[in-house]
Amino acid sequence: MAARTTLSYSVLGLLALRPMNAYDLVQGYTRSLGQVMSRSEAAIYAEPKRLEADGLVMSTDEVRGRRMVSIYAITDAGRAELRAWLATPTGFPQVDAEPALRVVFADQGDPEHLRATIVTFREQAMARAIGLHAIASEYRDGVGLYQGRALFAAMSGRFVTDLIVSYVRWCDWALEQLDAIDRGSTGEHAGALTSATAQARAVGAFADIADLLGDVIGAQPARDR
Amino acid sequence: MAARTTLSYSVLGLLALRPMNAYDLVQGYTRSLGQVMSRSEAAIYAEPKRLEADGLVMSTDEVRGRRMVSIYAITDAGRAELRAWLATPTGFPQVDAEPALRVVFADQGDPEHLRATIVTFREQAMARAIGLHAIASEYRDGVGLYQGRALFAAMSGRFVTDLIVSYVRWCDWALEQLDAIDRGSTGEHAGALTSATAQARAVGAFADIADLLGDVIGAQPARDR
DNA sequence: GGTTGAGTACTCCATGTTGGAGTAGATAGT
DNA sequence: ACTATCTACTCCAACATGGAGTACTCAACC
Repeated sequence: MAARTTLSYSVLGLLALRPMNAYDLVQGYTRSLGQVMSRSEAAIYAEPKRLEADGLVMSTDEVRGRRMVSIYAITDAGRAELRAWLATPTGFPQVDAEPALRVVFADQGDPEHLRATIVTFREQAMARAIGLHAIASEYRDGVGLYQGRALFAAMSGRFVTDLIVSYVRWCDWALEQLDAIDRGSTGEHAGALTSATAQARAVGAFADIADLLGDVIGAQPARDR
Repeated sequence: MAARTTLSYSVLGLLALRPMNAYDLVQGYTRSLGQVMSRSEAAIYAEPKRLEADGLVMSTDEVRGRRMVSIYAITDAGRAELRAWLATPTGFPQVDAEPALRVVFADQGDPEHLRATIVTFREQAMARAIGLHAIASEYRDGVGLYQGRALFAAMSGRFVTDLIVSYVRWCDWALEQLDAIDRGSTGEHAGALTSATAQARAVGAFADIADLLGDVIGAQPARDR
């Protein structure tokens, strides 16, 4: 029995809702779970086969016209495995933030390209916000359909929402910094990142970071447990 | 010339600061870039070899006691490649949020395990906050050392900070929801997630999500560009 | 002076994951 | 009858993971 990945449990979780074929699994995954844990189509297609080899899932072939479709269903062993996983400690979220990487090395390139990176990032985040907004409204109007799961859907929805909002606010803040150093270095040494303005902004930014984190560290959870 | 990954550019970026060996690369990477784009040790060790094969990096062997150490340095071609990359459009951050996944499927497990997941997540986030706080204070006191790069370091630092803060706040909010449904379902059908409280919370949560996103979507960027 | 333990400097490998290309039947619209 | 889009997958090279393993270096301690 091979080791399970988060993708294994995601697929088990989807199949726990209802049996479906791999194509539907891909659609269901990318529409909902993909928001918090994106995986490629090829990986999702491969997963139920691995699970079947270990008896966590069973497939039945169904005829659709002159074509065969495999329908996967979770087994009791699969449900038990999913249940057991939910009792284990969670891993911390992993981020792969390319925009942040580009910011770190921004001095190796053109200042205009840094601005372009942040503007693009903001546009992408806005596009996500619009998509999420549509989905959230849809869910809100059909809360009853999801039985007990509605609150859990809302909770993970809130998670992504907070992320996206945080991205947009960061972009606005970052663009303000760039504007400030532009204004501070017009004339004699335009674009000079060693300008007094840039240094002052850096000191201020680190102080803000320390304050923000200080608040979080100092603040006890709203309730005891 | 194989395709480059974000790791390729990360390594080029580090070597653009100063030549170093693979071990130092790993240390430097995990301490700073690893916060926004975590990569395994093995992957970081392998990267400079790939880059050398394409002439973006060159290595010289140095004697240290009775052992050989490879020192990697970026070439002009490497600098050009890094510069060119910074001019290309950025990718959107990818998140792999295991806690959010566990929330989605929480109804397949014990309600107590959901609470445990969120508590663990909060603790992990707090640990990160404490670590980041130390690094931020250190940077703040040594801003001058980083010349023009200080503001860029602060910018990506602010990015991770916003993420962590957002995590902690989400945990507190999520725990409040769980407390509310616990209070709302004591007695006759304790733990029933289809309780009126849970449904009402779900509706409220989706409405909040729509509002938050609506603010972001409606709000134009603070300045025109 | 010898041992020990932490740090330095890597390599190897099975398994998982990506992203892009490719195949082919099904369904709907012009 | 034709064409586009959708459904339902497969294949593959390259890259990444995480854990184990190797072996030297250096300072501290007895």
